[in-house]
Amino acid sequence: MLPKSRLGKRSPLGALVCTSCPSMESPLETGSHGDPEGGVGGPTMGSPGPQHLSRFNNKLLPGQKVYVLCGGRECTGVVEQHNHVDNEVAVLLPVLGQHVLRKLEDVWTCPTVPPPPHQMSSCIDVPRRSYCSPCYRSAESMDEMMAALVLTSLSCSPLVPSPPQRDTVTGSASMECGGGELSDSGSSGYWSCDHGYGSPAPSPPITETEGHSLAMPPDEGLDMEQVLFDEPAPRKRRNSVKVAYRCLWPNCGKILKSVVGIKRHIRTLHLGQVSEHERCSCSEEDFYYTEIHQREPRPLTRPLGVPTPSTPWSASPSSPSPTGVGPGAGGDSPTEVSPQLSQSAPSTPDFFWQVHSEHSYQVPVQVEAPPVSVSYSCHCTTPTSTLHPRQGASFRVRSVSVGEQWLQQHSAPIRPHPVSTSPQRSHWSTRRIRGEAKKCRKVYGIEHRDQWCTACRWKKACQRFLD
DNA sequence: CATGCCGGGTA
DNA sequence: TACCCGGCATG
Repeated sequence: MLPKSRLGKRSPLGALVCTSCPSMESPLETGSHGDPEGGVGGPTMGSPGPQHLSRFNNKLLPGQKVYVLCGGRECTGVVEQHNHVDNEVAVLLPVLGQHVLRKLEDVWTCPTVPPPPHQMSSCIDVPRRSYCSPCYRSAESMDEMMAALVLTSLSCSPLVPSPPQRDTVTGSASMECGGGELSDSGSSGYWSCDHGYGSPAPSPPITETEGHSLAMPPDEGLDMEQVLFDEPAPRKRRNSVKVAYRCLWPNCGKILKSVVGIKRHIRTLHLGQVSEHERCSCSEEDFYYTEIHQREPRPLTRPLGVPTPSTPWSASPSSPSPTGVGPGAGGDSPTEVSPQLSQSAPSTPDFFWQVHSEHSYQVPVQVEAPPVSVSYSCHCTTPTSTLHPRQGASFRVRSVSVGEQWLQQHSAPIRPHPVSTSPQRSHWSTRRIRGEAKKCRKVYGIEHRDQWCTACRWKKACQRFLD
């Protein structure tokens, strides 16, 4: 999997190569290869290269992707019409929004590159979905690619006809691809999307990368690596964090403990119907699962101020969660995950602790104690400046109920799960501070228990003498 | 130890 | 839902 055969002179971004894709091994492609990524050395090279159109055939099909010189630079275009009489080609330049007319000899099918005195490689292995340079595409895939190009260039919409859940990801990713990038690179937005990573390492299949670009912050190199090398590399993990992987396929959500397992699951159950040809993208399964983290259970009595989710599964956006697993997610709740990953305020640790410490009955100087039900639900977002250690210490920690576990796990400090939404704060068990007011027991005495309020009789919070 | 009260059980 | 109680935290 390591880039043994990586081409030396390609731009780092352009190293989106993978040597294991069999469909890429085309002995035909000994001509110069393009630089579809629009990397460092790419498209600004001037004159039509050796991939002159007429070398391949003398007929251009409408919709075919071609390259022409426009304003001194090479631009990607789509054939609109090929006039065989005049040998002229009407080319639409989606990037520039222009229609140009070019002689056939001024149109070529591959982006120009530094004219290679020797062929650097006979094959660039790129996952099929990545739509490599047209030089490597068979005729039938050309149409697909052209359609994708047009779509991308014109509307910044996803290139690949894909399952719904991927649409959201790729679609958004495409939105990140500015038109400028497209025009500069002389290639589809697909390739441009990877710029953000700028990693000299071999890039993963595009689909994966795009998933990551959404589900995780761009600087998550570790996660990238893991996907890149397709192995559950022992990553630095915080103490007591287990890792599992959740399937992001719609209506699935299966959780497996190993990458291999989840990949197998995705491959067999979800990608199974995809033809072998289609699955050429070496590890497409990576796109459909997200990483989730489980914290080891800890002692119930924990230091104050240290929120301890009991059994949180938080989606890691590292994998395409997503958002991400989330997520993916996705996020991840990565995430999840989900990933799309909702990272709204209530999921953040800060909020977590605000909620914990701001029940009114814990902050006597702030407001008078409302009825219990109100105090649980209405003061969660009221910031308090009167909080001091004494109050913090007054927060009593009890055994954690199921509801609390749920809540805590969804507001886990690490990588909020994408599906975490509006927790039921009424479940937050904050044993109220013993009030200063006299209670029924004290007022009436134990011998007049019948005069107590019912709550007192039931050993509940007194309802008659509220604090 | 008395008190307050949460969580849970029972009818 | 009403009632009861074990158990825990606090003072």
